[in-house]
Amino acid sequence: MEDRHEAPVQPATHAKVRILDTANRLFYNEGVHSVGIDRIIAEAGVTKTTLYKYYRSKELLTVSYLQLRDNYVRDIVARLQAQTEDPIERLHLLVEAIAGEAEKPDFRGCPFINATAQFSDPQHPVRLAIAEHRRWYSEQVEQMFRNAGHPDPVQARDDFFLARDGAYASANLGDPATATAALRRMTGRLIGQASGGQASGGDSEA
Amino acid sequence: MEDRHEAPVQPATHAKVRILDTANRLFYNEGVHSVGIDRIIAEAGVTKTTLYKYYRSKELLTVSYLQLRDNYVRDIVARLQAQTEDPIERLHLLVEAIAGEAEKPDFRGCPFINATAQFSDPQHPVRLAIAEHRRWYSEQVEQMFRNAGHPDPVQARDDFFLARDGAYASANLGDPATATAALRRMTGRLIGQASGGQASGGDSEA
DNA sequence: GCATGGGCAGACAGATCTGTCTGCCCCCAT
DNA sequence: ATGGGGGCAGACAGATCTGTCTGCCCATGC
Repeated sequence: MEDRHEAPVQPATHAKVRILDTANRLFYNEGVHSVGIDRIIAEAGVTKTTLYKYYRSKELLTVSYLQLRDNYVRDIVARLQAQTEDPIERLHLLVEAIAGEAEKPDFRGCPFINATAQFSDPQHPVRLAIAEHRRWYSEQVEQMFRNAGHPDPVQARDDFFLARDGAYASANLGDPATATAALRRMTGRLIGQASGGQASGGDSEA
Repeated sequence: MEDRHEAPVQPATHAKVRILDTANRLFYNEGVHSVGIDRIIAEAGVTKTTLYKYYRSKELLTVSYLQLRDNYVRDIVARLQAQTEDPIERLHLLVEAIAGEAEKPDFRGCPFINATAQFSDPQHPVRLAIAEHRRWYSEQVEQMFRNAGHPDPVQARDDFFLARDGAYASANLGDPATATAALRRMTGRLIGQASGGQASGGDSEA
């Protein structure tokens, strides 16, 4: 049986969190459209009534799932910003966070890219949540490069995003270590442009 | 052979092609799991019997869809290889083909990356088709860099893939022109490493 | 000790999706 | 002209998915 004596004290963080965590795991691992509500409630140990009480529809649950993912990333960025004031160091930490994520054995690609593949309408709430996440993320990266004194922070931001998206996709479809190695090469060069000041062709690596 | 007795009045054998074309369009635009068989037969102007005669299941139709996409890419590569013997020029043509695709208004991301997001089991026939496509593609790019005399064709291939996957993802989720600009910067640098850094020139292998 | 209320549980309903079955029509050969 | 065959057409069946409805249990207030 289940432990049912843990709930009464805090009803807010009771079944609601369990549902979202389960949805997060299943939606991410198997895809939103491949996972039914029945699977979620079964593995979360709740019933439909409970799920539909907290999340009025699967669509809203999906949006909540992506918002949870969004919060993950925001926490990571906030943490690395608290870790150091040096913008160069922050960029390196961000790259390592991305690489570490992509190398985890249960990595299944970027949840936002994956969700985009499943919701084609750009005006769908899911897509709006994704767009907002990327807008915020883009701003963060650009600001980091700007603070690092990169000569063209906008371009660096675009290159960084290219490398990040590519690393996520390549790590998922191919070999993660290969993908993260390429990610580190690319971002290392970008960050080097910031610290060095002058870009000029050719990365001088060991 | 095939269009021997189907040609006359009704494009009979065209039904098979029409189905695949429609599946291609709908699966690509809206996602495999979001499109039902009913949609496909309606827009292809055929009935279920016809569809299930040529493609025994939706799964096989999905595999056929990805094989069609695979053939697209192979045709592109074959065409640019027929266009010039210069490996550098071939790489540039490949980049432009990728960029041109990503900038098309109906671009919806890489069909293989999108399909991966919807089929989580790596042993699924769909995933096997994807893996085979990427294996082939990877080999082609590596060979191009090798023929171009790049000092590290394997690394260049990995970087190229990172840029390609990133460009597809970024073009789909964000601004295509921004993504392709970053793609051209990255690949231009890679190709420049090949033309500039001549490594033991003159090795011509099969 | 008893009534009350809120959240939990499983059964239920409507819609949709994949895949099948039987009849019909057109084309071709004789 | 006529018989045969193959592909086309829509109805049908089983399964699944989302979302709803009605009891039940436990914690709390008097």
